[in-house]
Amino acid sequence: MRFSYLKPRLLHSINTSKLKTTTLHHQSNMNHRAVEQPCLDILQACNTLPKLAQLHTHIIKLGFQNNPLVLTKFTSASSNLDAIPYAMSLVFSVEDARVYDAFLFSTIIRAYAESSQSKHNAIFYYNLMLGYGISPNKYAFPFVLKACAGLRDLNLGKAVHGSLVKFGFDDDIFVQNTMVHMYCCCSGGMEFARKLFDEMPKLDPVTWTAMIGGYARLGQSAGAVGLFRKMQIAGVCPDDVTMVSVLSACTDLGALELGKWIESYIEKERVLKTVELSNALVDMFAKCGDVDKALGLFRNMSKRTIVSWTSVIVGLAMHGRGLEAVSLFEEMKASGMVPEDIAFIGLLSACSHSGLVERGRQYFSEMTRQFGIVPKIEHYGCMVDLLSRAGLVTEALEFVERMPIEPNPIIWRTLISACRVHGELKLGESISKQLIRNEPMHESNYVLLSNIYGKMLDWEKKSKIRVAMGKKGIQKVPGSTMIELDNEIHEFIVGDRSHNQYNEIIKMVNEMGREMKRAGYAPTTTEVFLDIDEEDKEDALSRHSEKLAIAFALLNTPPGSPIRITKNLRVCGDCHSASKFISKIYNREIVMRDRSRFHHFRDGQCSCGDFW
DNA sequence: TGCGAAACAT
Repeated sequence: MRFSYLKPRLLHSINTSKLKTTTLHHQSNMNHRAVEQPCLDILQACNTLPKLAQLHTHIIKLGFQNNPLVLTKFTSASSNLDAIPYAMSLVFSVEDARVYDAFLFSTIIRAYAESSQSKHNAIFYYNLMLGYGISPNKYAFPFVLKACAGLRDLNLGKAVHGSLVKFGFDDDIFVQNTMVHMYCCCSGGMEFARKLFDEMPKLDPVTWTAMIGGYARLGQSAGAVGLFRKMQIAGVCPDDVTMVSVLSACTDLGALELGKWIESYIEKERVLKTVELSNALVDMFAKCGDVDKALGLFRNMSKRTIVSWTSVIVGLAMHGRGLEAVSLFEEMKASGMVPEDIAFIGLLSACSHSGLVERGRQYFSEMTRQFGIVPKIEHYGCMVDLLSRAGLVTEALEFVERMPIEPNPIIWRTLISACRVHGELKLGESISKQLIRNEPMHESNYVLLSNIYGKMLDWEKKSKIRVAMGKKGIQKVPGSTMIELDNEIHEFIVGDRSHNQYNEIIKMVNEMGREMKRAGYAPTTTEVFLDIDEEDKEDALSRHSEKLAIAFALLNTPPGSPIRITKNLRVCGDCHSASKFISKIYNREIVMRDRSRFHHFRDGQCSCGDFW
């Protein structure tokens, strides 16, 4: 079915003064609810596009297009069917602007604020309403603010804030809560959000959740968890949405113990187990290292959405259990769930992390052929990763050259890593140099080139990179590893000596080094990003945050218990090799989450098969 | 004359 859509921006050309003076048609219908009620009832239940189109005809035939209530319900119905422009073509075919009221406009604004289309449309109709001389009601503002949040436009948000104060709606808690949320979403808006939050006379669970979610989205997960504690102290009862936000902070921190506590809290307090909450739990367990628990929860869910399936597939992929991920994907299709783009990203990354090259290729083509999904840059990225990991560097490069969209720096970096691992050093060097020209302020581009020179054993070039970076004032992301112990998260950052057990930890690190050397470990110094001699390199390696965290765990946890750590970057080659030795020497399972996946070290082996 | 807020998978 085809609809002709009136594009919002064309509406600028409507002469509003003319509209206002035109005679009102069908005046008789305006105030008689009984006449329009059947039409409203049908609109309420309208759930398909053909029905909507039929109603459209009826509305015109009956002259209801001048009835604001009918227009409003038609707009809601269209919005539910993701066909807002269709409603707009009806609404703005009206000849007399006097049928427009604040309720109709707040419905239009809502439709655009909640749609996947440009949030600018919502702002446009807000301004259009003002242009018509219609005073907004307070119900419009949560949606106008939602649009500002979607646009992440702080200045716009501030302007709307000023305007709603002028209309006197700033004492409404719904409006206040949405303002907190809006400021949390805008870049640079956190301080405004926090100020509002701190000054609000009454905080309900929604206010707290908006603020907690704000910290979580910014990656300030520890702050989010801290605020959740304050919420409990304040005696405000968290609800299901609060738990979802807190769980996503746990997931980010890799805080399995806290996550388990939240799960038991949910059970104890009988928090409503929505499908979103179950999904958040599944995701948390998978990303905090207990993928079997995630699978168990997933199996017990009475209702599953595409998000549930994707979470568990991605979880398995991260743990290197690609075959299980693939079979779950097949099970998902068999259950009638239609996979969409994100599910394929999870699936392709599962193939990639488990070396399932042929499967990956098949799924990539099935995605388009069978499901009509146009591959996005992330899908191409997965394929480059898949080919690169498998050592098919030339094919990966050809794949990139044939891509119909511009490759992004992530794809180039994947290729460069592959070049280093598989010995295509000259190629890696030239791609690196090109990438540095395009993206001169990105630290990892230099690290990659430096590692290539390390493998070439070209120390002179390697040290030049460090000088170049210093000159450009490039910010380095320090490696950091987190570990949870007794309801506390300990973070170890390279070069940070502030931990109160620092001296003991260093002693332990040195002891670990001696034991490992006795067992045949040789430090991998080619990746050290410092211009220093070999002995100091070893020293620098032994201070890596991963090793500090493992030493801390060996000192503070019972013998034989598993060690779970979370690293912010990808695990370095030396720490990976050292972890294998440590797992055997100290008889510990080490579960390490790095930026891209999990490594389960056990008895001298890693689940990633040394491929990550 | 009808209406509103916070959350999950890359």
